[in-house]
Amino acid sequence: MSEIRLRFPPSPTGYLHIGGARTAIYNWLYARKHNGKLILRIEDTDVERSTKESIAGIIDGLNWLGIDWDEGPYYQSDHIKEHIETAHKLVTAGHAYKCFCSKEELDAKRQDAVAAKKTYMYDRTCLHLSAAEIAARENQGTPHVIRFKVPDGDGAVVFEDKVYGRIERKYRDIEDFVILRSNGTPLYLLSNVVDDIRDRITHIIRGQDGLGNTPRQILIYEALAAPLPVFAHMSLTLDPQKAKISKRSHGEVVTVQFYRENGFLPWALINFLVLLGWSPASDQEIFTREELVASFSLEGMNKANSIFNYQKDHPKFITDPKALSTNAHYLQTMPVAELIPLVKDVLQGEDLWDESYENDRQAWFSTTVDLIRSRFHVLTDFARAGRAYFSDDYVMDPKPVKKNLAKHEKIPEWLGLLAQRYESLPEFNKEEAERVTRELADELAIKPGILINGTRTVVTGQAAGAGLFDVLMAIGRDRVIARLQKFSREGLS
RNA sequence: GUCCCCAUCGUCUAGCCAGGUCCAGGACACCGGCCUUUCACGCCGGCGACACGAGUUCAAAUCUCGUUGGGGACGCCA
Repeated sequence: MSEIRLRFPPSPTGYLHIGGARTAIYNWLYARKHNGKLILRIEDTDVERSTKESIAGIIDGLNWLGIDWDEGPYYQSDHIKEHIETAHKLVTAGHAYKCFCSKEELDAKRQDAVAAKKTYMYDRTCLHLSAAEIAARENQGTPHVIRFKVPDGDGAVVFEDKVYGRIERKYRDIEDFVILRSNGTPLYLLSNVVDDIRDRITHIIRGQDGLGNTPRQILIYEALAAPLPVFAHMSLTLDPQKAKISKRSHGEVVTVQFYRENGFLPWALINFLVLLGWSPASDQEIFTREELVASFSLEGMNKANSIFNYQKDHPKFITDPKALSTNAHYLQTMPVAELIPLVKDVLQGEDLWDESYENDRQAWFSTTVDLIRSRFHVLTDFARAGRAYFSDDYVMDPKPVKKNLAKHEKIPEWLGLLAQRYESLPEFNKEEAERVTRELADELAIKPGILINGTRTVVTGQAAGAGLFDVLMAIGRDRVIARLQKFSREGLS
């Protein structure tokens, strides 16, 4: 039997939009699940925007996400000739006609209609032109477009959308749309269909905003006597105000690149996006790749639009909280061995990487990453909140300073004493460190928590962290003592 | 203005097609509590929704109609 073939057809914009990524994910999952092929086709007919760089941006995004394709990238611009020929063929076959109405004339008619609150639709002036009239105008050099001739009568285009069910659109509600510009170049509606036919696309999964195009495109398929693909339109993802999410109004958060730069794991982003408008027949929310491919089905697509819950300038959430939470889940539970290369990237980016982490200090590095990750949400936390583990050049967060240090006047002195105790320990291990810490607190008649939290603040700069004595082992005796002594000398100056 | 689509907690959603087991389940967020040297995790608990109105039915979140609300499409953009 014929194979299942899907496509992802982005237009080059320089970045991959999360809505586009979501579309790509569904097409990809469907192809993988049904042993089909995914074709990447760049719709680059808008030459202005289609630079090498803007195409690379899209491909980078897909690569980072791990969405792979089987054919392509193909370029729509390579087939313009075919699109044009098809338009002429449609004219010859009587499915389309030349229209000599000027843009100005049509704009005027449209404006009149709008002003009169009437529906505007092309009035078919040129449909009724005789062969002689057409020839005359062509001889005069009057420019013309080619319009598709929508069938007459009471009929309708009817199709079964895999998500929305039966969709019907009456012929009389469809305008004779332009398929070829007066400069001879083809329009999207035509090019897209011609490409899909040539690429033998069997399933089209696209945004619900394409639903309005579908009846017109089906008309083209029919006029070309080409087999119809299966259509599945997916709900849109909107912002909390129910507006389309766009880079222009929301900024970088709508780009896949943003998530890479902000320490997301690609799979976590996919996991989050796939659940926006789709759900399995269970309560499962975390999936391996295999599980997702296995459970994906168009049946689970939600017809209602979903909302990308992003609040601009939120103090705590840089993006949808659920996306963050999904990412934190993976970050905290994935095998450390898989996490380490990702942490390496982040540390290298901040100049915090040391070759020894891969050699003699490998075990230490692994233990430390595992120790500190339980408080982290994104990879970049390793270079920020986790900075003190990899560098002596870190700053103390004002909050714990206020809470754990500033409140106690004598704490520089106390921590100095603590450093001495650590120094004189025959062996610096968790148990011994804890024992002498509590012993000192006892002697000073203060709560151990004061010493413990003070030490954490000085040594890591952070309010949150793992159990202090694990922290001390990770940072190491020498660095702990040095940091405590420095604080003892300099205080909060 | 015309056409198309949609409607369950703040958000993502299950349930709807094959009406009763749903005074509606899960997740995120939020709020309490437990644990604890901090924070987080974890655990326990709380808050919180079937848009509205009719109809069908013994019975409606589920079926029908209407209202309202929302989204999308109506380009010589893609």
